[in-house]
Amino acid sequence: MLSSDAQFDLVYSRVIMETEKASSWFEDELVRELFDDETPLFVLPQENTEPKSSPAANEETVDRLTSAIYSGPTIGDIENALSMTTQKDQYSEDLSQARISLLEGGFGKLDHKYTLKIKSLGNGMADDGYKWRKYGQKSIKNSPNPRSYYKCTNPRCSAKKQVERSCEDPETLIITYEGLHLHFAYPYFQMNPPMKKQKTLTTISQVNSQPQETQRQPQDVHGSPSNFNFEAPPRTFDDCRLLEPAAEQGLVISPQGLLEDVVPLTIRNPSATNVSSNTTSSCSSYRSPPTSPSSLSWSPGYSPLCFDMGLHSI
DNA sequence: CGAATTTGACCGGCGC
DNA sequence: GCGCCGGTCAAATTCG
Repeated sequence: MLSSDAQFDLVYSRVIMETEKASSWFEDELVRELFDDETPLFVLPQENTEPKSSPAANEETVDRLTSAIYSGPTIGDIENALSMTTQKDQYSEDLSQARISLLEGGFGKLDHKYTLKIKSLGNGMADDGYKWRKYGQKSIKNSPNPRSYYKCTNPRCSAKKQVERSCEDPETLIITYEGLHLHFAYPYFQMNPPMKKQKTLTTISQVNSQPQETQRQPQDVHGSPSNFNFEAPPRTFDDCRLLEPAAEQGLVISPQGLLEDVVPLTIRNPSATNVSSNTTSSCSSYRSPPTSPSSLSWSPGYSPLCFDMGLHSI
């Protein structure tokens, strides 16, 4: 990994840290939700008109939660956080060159594409911690630069991204992310009758304590994702340590018998988010193979402002 | 030799 | 209906 990668990691980790502070209410609310076995956590944003058994008192909370989760942060949130970060950051000279722009008309529910503009800083490398497979490259009309197409190497993940070089500024890469890293949602897929958690998941389950027995209809993993999520690799040292054993084992079997490629380690201790631990690449699981449980997505446990957009090697 | 990438063919959506 | 264009597929090629 090149040094600039770590720098990019750093800036986006800082984005998260700053935005988390602004969303403490949400996080508190979310923690309560995560420990509440009755309140749905995964609710389809356009299909929640028929709450199955949620008490009316919870509906407002659920609405707020799902609204926040599915609407995501605004570009202003991100840019503000990035600005705050780069001003304070010792690497600001380089990091301030990174900028983000939203080109697709906001976080709409129909077309969930998000575009990231990055100064490539010469080496053209950046890394978002996920493994991508290039599946195509096309020359684009009115553009001198071809566009490359990447898919998440996890065969059950629909996440994709497109990378092209800006015609205005050859040093600027335009990365368009589309789709979900749905790994985190596997435990929620209604594949088999609910079962008790296995012991192999004990540690993780204690962290999550999410209502895996819920009978709720899950998101359609094969269909088009109804919301976008940016990828959120583990950022804290604690996260890494929790992930590491599973990564070393290579596999974790979910209660439904699915391989849990992603473990939604979503509840972070805010005090644990120190820069030195969450931005270095000392987290070995961070770079683990695509089938390892290392790839985290924007899971419901993350604050909607946790907009961790790492960069990826081009 | 397996994994990753390249690249031309193919497909579907959209505008005319 | 036709052609253009972006996105995807898959065989061939390259890489480690």
